Amino acid sequence: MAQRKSERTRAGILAAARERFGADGYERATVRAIAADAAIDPAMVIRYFGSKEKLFAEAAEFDIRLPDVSGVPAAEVGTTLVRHLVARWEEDDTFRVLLRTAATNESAAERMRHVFATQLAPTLAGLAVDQPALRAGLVATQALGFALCRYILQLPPVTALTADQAVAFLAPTITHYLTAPLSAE
Amino acid sequence: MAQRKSERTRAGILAAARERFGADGYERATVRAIAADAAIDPAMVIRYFGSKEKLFAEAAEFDIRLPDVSGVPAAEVGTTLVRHLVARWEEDDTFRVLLRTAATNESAAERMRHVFATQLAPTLAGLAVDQPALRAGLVATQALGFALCRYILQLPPVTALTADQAVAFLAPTITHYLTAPLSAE
DNA sequence: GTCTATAATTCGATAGAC
DNA sequence: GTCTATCGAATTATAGAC
Repeated sequence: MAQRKSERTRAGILAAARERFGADGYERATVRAIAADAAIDPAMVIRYFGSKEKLFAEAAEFDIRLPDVSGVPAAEVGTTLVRHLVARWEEDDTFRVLLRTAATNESAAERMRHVFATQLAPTLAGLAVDQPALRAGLVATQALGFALCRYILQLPPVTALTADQAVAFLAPTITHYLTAPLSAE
Repeated sequence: MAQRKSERTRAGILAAARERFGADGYERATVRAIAADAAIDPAMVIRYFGSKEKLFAEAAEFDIRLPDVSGVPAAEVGTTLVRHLVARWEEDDTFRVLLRTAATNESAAERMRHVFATQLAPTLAGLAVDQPALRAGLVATQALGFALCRYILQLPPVTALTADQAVAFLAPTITHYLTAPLSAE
């Protein structure tokens, strides 16, 4: 019972932390504000997670959960990837937390590079194309740029898109980066 | 003479501020650190600029200085724009200051939207294409995503590119967003 | 487990001597 | 114009009562 309660408290703190970190960034999101959102004492936040930095580390734990595209026809890989990414970002604000914070926090930026290197790049490397690392980098510029403009900067023409429209516009670009001959450009 | 000296001091503070804001973001860049970089007393920073926020406002004053592309053939507009943007970002770190800070500071994000609305969107609107605002938004996702990955997140495959390579890879995408029929996708 | 009280820093900004 | 000294506020984190 006490175990149950503390688990619930912990989860409540994490949820409040994700919201605050995602809305304000690491520096402006205070332990006090997170505690207030979770309806708990600020000292408890430290007690549960040790420090603000460790709390952030857990709140920004992010698994991009890319689907296996090794059996998907080359022409459809781009659409499959983009559809998955957009849906993932729309449903879970953890990625927004990480993206926003990575701009001003080096450890968050390092984590972003880690996600790139361990989750995105290997998936593309399995597609049997040349220069998979470079292609993964180009895919990242478009995918992260969309997320930046939509969720962080909130440029009106980009926020106005439905998820389906976004997929339709971005997929050809991603496909291009995955399939175009690189040396010819 | 006193005028000259104070102008020099002011310029020195601004240069130090751009570097600090660009490296650390708005919150972590302290007036004290900026003053130390400029080899001046922290109180002078406030005396010259009034407050940290006003100092940032001047340090992040950014003119994208887009070239006139109204006479450029449609097929070359993308390359022209991308070449200009990449060169501009490589030479001047003011844009980096703005981009990094916009992630966690609402007034910087608003300024970014303002730059988009007053500098990028009107230029594309002059190209006589349909849905210029939407196209400008799509261009922004790719252009800003490249800047994010190269200057802020520093993803290895993206930082490894030369400026010319970057232009070569991005131009087709920008051209696509400027010329592709939008409803067909 | 929870909260009160507070320690220890650090920040932006100001006052006033020179 | 410049610097010393410092104020007042806010922060993370801790100590200890209950």
